[in-house]
Amino acid sequence: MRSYLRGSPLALHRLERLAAALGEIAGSPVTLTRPNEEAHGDYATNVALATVKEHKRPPREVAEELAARVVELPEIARAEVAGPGFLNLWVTDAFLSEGLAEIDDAFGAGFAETPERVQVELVSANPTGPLTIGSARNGAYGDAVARLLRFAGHDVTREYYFNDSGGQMDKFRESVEAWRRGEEPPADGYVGAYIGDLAKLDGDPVPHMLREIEESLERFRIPIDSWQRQTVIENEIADAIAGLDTYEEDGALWARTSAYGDDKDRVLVRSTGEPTYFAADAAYIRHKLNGYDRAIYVLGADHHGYVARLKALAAMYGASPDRIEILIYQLVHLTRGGETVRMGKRSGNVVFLDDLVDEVGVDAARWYLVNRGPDQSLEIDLDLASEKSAKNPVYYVQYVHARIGGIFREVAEGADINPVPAQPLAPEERELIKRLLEFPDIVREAVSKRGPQGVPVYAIRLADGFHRFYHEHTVLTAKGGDAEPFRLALIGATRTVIARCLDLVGVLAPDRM
RNA sequence: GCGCCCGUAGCUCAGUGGAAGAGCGGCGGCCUUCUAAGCCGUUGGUCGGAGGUUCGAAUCCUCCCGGGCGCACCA
Repeated sequence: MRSYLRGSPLALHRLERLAAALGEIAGSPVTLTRPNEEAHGDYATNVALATVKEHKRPPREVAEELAARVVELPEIARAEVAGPGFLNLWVTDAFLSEGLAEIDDAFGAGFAETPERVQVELVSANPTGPLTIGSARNGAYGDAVARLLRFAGHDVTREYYFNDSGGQMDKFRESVEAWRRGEEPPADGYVGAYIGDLAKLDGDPVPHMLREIEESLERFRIPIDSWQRQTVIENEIADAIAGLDTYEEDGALWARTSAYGDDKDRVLVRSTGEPTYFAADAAYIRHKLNGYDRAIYVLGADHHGYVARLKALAAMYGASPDRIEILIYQLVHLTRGGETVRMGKRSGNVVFLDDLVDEVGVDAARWYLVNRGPDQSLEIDLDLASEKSAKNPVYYVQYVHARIGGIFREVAEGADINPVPAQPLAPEERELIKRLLEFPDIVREAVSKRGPQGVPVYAIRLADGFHRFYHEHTVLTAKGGDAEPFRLALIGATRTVIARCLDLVGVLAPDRM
């Protein structure tokens, strides 16, 4: 079910205004849905069923009464009652034309009721090696959420947090040093060809590794706005601990997180006097709360145990738990010819993000990674990866953009473009416009659920609508007669919405294919 | 044992209170046309199982079965 009644009353688009007008008549908010079956109208509402308790009358009777009244609206061509009390509606060509006329680059944008400064922390893999496929999903998902939030009107910063000190980084540096001396890597050290590559460069390998990571992310179209070093955060640990609810026991300093929703208390300072990683978490969350209205973590399912303790930290600092969001995505499983492949950076048995991009390309990879919900685990068969890429629906969607680009290359400068049709709309034209008008609600739902998968799913349906229209009708005058100005407006709007869908998931919109 | 996530078409998955869907695969058609990376037809489901709430459940609640991931004074 889709609600067309929420959002800023100042920027209601055509469909929302229709729902509002229907709501006036019904006396309660009206939600419109797009029925799958043609026989159920252009739009349908269950308002008579939803209000059955208030009316204390049979829903069909209420629906019949509404049907008689809503046909008075200029937008409504026909209204029918169906099933237990659904109200099916057919809209006029004029209504669809008005909706089409409203589509521009800002269509569906800027609906955030209170724009916020939002930090999305994503990837944050330690620079002990190149990014792996595991980070690919984190990046594709987190970046899509960031793009959606920005489109909604928020001020979004993508932050990458990395460890630049500590045991793991020491081991990494020692592994490179050992290679330079021609020795075996230390126990539990890092191996792999990339260690040898780093050994050829001078000085600390960490900055080199970071630059390589940044290049991989840029290639994957994830722009990082802020790089946060752990050593900077660690300097704030003492202040951070001072603001927490703590106690000493067994020579260690504990945070009383169990009083704030966590299932147990957590050690901040070990009996050895060393702060734990959790102490850095506390300092970092404090840092985030000071700088942003909302801080979003993007974490793999293997970190879901962190949710309660991070929220507990925020609560101890007196912040609303809503200001901290932890988005969990299920892990990526690798297979090769059906066999599970275990990945480990230390074992050298890894598939890098760059390998995936080399194999299938950025567009196919990002589409594949974001096309399913974050709660759904995901399998990548390395043997089938390139084959799957050729069959990736992303090309079906991009092809819409390329076809429209081809038409506009043939259009003369200053050609007449008019969203008002010169003749009654063809079925394919009506279907395409209705699909376009759904877009704002698709985005709104994707944002509120923090689930970008609705965008690619919608884009495929929109592409369906376009390809059918394209197949059935000719746009340009030589073959299309006086329909050209309207059809140019229609495909122009389609190009705008398709390009937006692709942009929101970090995929290019090509003019030629 | 406890916690989180998942179970929908042959395969990969959308859909989270309103009238069961897509892609791929299978089968059969359509290029003298602004791009056939396209279009059309067809094949395909006890929505893991059992109860419950509701006018209405794939969707919410309880239990069971199956799978993934977690339960550190590691990072």
